[in-house]
Amino acid sequence: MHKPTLSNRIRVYRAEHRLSQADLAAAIGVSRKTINTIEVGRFVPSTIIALLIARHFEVPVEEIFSLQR
Amino acid sequence: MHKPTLSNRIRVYRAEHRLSQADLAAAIGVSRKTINTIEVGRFVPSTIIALLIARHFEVPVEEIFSLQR
DNA sequence: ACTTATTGATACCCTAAGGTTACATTTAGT
DNA sequence: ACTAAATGTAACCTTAGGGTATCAATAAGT
Repeated sequence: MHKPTLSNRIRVYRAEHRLSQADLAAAIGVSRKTINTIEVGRFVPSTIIALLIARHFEVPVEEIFSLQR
Repeated sequence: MHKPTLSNRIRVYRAEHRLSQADLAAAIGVSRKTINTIEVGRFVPSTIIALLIARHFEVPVEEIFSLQR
């Protein structure tokens, strides 16, 4: 049983919405570091943060976060 | 900035699928404790685990996990 | 009533997440 | 070229998540 990793399309959605990492962070109430580390794939976010990001872009969580392998 | 909490409908879906907590845990490769603590709302799961649970029941993450307030 | 399955909760341990701050680098605007 | 904005990292700290193991309490079957 090997654990899957997580990929994300935050950067794509940020670009579409013309938001900086800091903008998005402020919009959902987390630190810029949190957005950055999630976006570059260093940390796996909590479900609450995933829902906040998805809701902000008005898309399902699965549209932004995907399980790998 | 008040942080939202998380509610879930894991129990409902487990019941529909006639799965025990242990069954679901085994099916997605986590411990029973993990399912139990998430289900009773004590812990907020990682996005990976939320995706695994949603995928197992073939529903969107938002169908199982909801932000509160 | 008895037995088994299931659930809730605990203690313990270890690692990851997320916050603050700071700094270097890269990108964009002028 | 210069300046300002945006990004990537890092150190440091605190808390939460998730694992194993265990036990009590409840639910379900017989």
